[in-house]
Amino acid sequence: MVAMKGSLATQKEWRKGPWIGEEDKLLCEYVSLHGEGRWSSVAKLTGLNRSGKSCRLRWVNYLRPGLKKAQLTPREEEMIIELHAILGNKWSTIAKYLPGRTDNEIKNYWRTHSGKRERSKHNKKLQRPKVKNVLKQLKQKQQHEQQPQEYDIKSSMSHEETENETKSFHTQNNNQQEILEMGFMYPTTIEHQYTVPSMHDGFSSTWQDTLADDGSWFSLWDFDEPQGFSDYVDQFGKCAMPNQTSFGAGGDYSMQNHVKTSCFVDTYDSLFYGKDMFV
DNA sequence: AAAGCTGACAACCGCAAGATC
DNA sequence: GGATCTTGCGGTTGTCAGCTT
Repeated sequence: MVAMKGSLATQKEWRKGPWIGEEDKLLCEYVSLHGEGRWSSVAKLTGLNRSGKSCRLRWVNYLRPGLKKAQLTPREEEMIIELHAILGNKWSTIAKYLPGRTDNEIKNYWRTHSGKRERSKHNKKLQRPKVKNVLKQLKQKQQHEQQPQEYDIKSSMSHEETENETKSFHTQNNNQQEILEMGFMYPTTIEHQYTVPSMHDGFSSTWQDTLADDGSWFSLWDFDEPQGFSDYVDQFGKCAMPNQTSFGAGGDYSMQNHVKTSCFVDTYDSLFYGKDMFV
């Protein structure tokens, strides 16, 4: 109950600072009895001298069941970097992709490590692996695994369409977030998408190096090179199936409206496991 | 041993959006 | 329809432990 606005006389002085065991206990009891929500009632019903806001924060970030207390795994760290490149500082959205992790935790991680990454980026810039090499390996792998029912998106589009879309790609960065959000709407769960091994045989070193490079897959694809991009379209198209509205980490293609949106890290995964999921 | 630095984590603050009165 | 309340989010700050100088 935050007191009536503007009235200092009635303003309640909430306790601040670190929580003690007894407070945690009271809060847990409250949630077990009343469920999450109605945080402003906590103080009234439990005697806990904490604001609703503080209670919610404590519960969400520390007491809630299912939270992972362990350090972030390398894969989780990768995901944070990947997702941040798409979503920016949308910590709560990023957290949705990492079960058991909180937005606060992710935010803290990012802040702590962003400086490191910047330095690393600067130091390694000249060692960046070339997109073409990555794509070459990908092509080889796909040729090896090619299946008869594969459907080639690119061949279903006119040359002009492809050309235009390639040109317009650079103006479509805003779509990345939409696409990622779209991912929730389609049958592939983000968990599947991210738990599918991204380090495939013969590919892992390239991929990891690229990711470690600067944490951004945009550099990986090197969109300044039109050829690199059309290679990508080739590769990605071959993984797609007709009648599939979207796929991948939020999908890079919409089969219905032929809008190419973006190429991002998870596309890599899609290229490999797309077949398993849709064929 | 002490001071300074750094990383990790917890918590607070202001703001905005949605819900309720 | 407007005022107020509640909730959630992102930015920021404070604290502490471990490491370095």
